[in-house]
Amino acid sequence: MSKSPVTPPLQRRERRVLTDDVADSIREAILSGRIASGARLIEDELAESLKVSRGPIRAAIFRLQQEGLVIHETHRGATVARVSVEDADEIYTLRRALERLAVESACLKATEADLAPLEAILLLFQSVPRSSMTRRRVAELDIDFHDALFRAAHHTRLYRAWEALRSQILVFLLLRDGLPDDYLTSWHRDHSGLVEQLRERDATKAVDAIDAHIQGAYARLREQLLQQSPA
Amino acid sequence: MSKSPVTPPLQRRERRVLTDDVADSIREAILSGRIASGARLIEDELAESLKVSRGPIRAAIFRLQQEGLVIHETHRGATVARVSVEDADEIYTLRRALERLAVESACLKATEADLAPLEAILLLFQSVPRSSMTRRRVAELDIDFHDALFRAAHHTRLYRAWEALRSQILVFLLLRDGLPDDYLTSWHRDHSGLVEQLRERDATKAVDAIDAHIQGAYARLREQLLQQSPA
DNA sequence: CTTCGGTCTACTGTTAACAATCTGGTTCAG
DNA sequence: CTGAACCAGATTGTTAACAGTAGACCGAAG
Repeated sequence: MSKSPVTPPLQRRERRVLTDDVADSIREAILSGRIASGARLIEDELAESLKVSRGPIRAAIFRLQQEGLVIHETHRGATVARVSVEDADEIYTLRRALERLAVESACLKATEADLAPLEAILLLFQSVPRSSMTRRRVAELDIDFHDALFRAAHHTRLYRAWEALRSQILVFLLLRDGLPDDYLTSWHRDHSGLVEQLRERDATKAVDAIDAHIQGAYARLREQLLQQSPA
Repeated sequence: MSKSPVTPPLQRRERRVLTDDVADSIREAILSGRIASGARLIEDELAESLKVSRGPIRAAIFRLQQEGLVIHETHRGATVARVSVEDADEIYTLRRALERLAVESACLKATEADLAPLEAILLLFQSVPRSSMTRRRVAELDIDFHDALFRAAHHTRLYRAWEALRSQILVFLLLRDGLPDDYLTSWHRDHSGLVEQLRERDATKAVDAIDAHIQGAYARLREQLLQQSPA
């Protein structure tokens, strides 16, 4: 009782291990563009630059592969995944299926404590002055919101499927070139509407809302991708 | 243009590496019940019994965790996942979402070459005398059929999500105690109907068919689970 | 100039030893 | 008797050295 005065024991604080730090470092390097799309990830190089042996590097690479950021081929090494328009199609069709189930499940199982984080993100979103909203920050808030939604679904396997997609979605959000003026307001409207419907436990309407949201996001993304590379 | 005379490049035959064999061994041991549900997987023990060092064992355990057969906790080791009624609920709701998308995608993208394996499994199913149909064999044919369906969807990320569920579904199929007399015939009817609708590219009907199929399978499973452990 | 064959190097896959952590029992104060 | 503190064994996390493979390079033959 003397160890933790205020914090309740709840679940044992999960130990962080070297592999976790390594995975975070490499993921951040990929997302920030410091390691380019398509570049090779050479275990020895990473091990030296992170001052760690190859063991944790390998484990981290497998994890990043699981997240879809990296492609690993036997005896040929790992490379940073390239994303194409077809990938966007895969990611958003699968995302749509997952989010529909998440909303449906959340309508049944979410407690008030699960919805609080969603509200918190909405408030945070409003409170931050728009001038200081970097693209990265907006993207992360967006991901955080949906992450909280998947948590609220209380569906372990669904959450893990989402984890396998999350970073890839973030990649797309980060390569948006500019956010339309009305994006921030419509973002807030969409998401707060969704929270309201979750609270009313109206599964049908909530699923329709998330469906429209994802479809809209994909339509905008697709348009931009086609503009950027009109191959 | 001169590179590929007759044989299309196909795909390079992917090299098998120790980790693959180890993962297969452990997976088989779990599915066959040789390693009980809830049992600990001790790296040294496995390493010794498989005559391999701990490296590949660890990699295999991570892979099996990804398949949902094993639960790994930092510094505390891995145990064979226990399955409960709630797990069945998670697995089948997620499976339903994935299979719906798979059918939808397959209606758009499947070629005749993709549908052939489905037909082949149906034929095989009919040609094998029912007396020699073990529970294991039936379960594997079932999984194989759906696996071919996911392949036919030509959707890499969807297929990987399916892979994360596949073995867990097999676990449930294997613990069926007895197959009702009419099961084998209705199985064939359901699946061949689905193939027919895929061939007609009728997405709406095909999705409805798979939906009914999964829901039915889940209903039967749920009934049995509740009977077995009426806790 | 192209193609075939062999060598060489850089890299991944594997191993075994070392370090850190957890678990369960034991002791001892209250 | 209860519970906290500690010790010891077992087990995982990490490291560094060894083994094997894939792809590039290069030179010779057609």
